[in-house]
Amino acid sequence: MIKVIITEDNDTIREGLCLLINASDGMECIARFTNCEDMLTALPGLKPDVFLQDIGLPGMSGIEGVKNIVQQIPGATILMLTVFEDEENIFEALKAGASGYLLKKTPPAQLIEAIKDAFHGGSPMSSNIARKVVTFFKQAPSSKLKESYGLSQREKDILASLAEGNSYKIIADKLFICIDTVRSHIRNVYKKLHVHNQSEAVAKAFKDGII
Amino acid sequence: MIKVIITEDNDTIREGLCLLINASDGMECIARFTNCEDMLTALPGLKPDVFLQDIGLPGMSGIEGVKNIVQQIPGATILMLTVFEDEENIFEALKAGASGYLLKKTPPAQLIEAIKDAFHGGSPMSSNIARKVVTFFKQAPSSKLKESYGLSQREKDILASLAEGNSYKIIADKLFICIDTVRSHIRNVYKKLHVHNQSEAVAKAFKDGII
DNA sequence: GGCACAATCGCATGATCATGCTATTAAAGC
DNA sequence: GCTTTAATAGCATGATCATGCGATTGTGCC
Repeated sequence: MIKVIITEDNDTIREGLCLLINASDGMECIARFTNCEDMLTALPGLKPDVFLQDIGLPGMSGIEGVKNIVQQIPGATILMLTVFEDEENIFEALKAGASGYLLKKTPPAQLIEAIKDAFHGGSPMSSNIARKVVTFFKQAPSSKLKESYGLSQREKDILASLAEGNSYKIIADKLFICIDTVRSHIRNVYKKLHVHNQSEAVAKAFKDGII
Repeated sequence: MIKVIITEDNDTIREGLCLLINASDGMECIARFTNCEDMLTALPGLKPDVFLQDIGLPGMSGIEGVKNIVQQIPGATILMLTVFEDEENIFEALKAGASGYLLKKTPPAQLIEAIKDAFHGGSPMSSNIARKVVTFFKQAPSSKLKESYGLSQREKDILASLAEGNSYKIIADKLFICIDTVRSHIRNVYKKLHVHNQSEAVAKAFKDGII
């Protein structure tokens, strides 16, 4: 039996969830609360497997609640069940330690599946939530929208080679060009990046995702 | 009709997928390839909605393939379909622009659902993949446990100053120490990081999050 | 054709760095 | 008390770099 705890202030939704869970095979709702404070004080006496956690609660927010839960029970399985679809809430909840993130409009059958999934180590997420999480990765490190300061491919190559610790001589040999050409390229890189030595150039290249 | 392109080197799997998709309502496999190179050259003539992309391919890897696809078609919907479950591959694929990530052991019915889901803006992921992605967020802020290679605070300061483009002389003045001391610290940094010049040290510092 | 620009090459010189070896002091650990 | 380590400092030298000035090619654009 998967033992579930619900924290949700809306009476209709809370009781509905409770009924749904108890009506499903293999799981039961062992407790339900209208706010985080009550849930946290009652927690030590309970041995829940999965938390269903609203975000918009009176008093302590659901996300704060998640932080407190993981403090008491590291590795707890927590499913956010909320109306909020904004990235702020999503990422905050996941950072706090939530395992999954479902929207309240999730159909009952799927919700039951999600609880089972989470209990077995999965991370159920509503479709559009998953897309937002994935999109986060695309933006973060691969932001090649940046100007690159107009560096040519050759200049980027040489800059990258520099970051690997190669000297002008080595770079020249690797690229089959003369050392003076390397010098010339790096000189241009410095101009474009507005720097005056290798370290600063490499640092800027990393910060701005050129390398 | 959702138009699907498959890139997969294993004949059995590729043809199986193709049959499965063509047997499903609302989608068809308009092309299939055994490697990325062929796929990319044929791409301009096709108007696919969803890519099914293997990772372990001969020649260009599937992840490199993804990067090339998004260059040609920004916003393309790409589903990774692979045996790799390691975080390296998962995150690289998502960073490159994949919309979803499925394991090859995914049952056919679920695969079809995933294609539809992706087409409609979702990000289908196998359960354990989703968990790994979610876990990434938990670690993210507390990932300051990184080795740092045993650099002392002073050494980190000097390394950071170096990355700002300061010369030994400037660093010495800023920290109110002698230039030979700066030299000495940097010498130790080089030893600890196993590098032999500023650029490599700065690059490593960025890669490993020391700075 | 003319213009801009990337990529190539050359030379010279003062500035800066990498590295070897040594040494002192204070704090931390056993 | 002894050992280790971080932080400080010194010296010397060959290697490497930063920068100024100049030059030739090929490509793409108007």
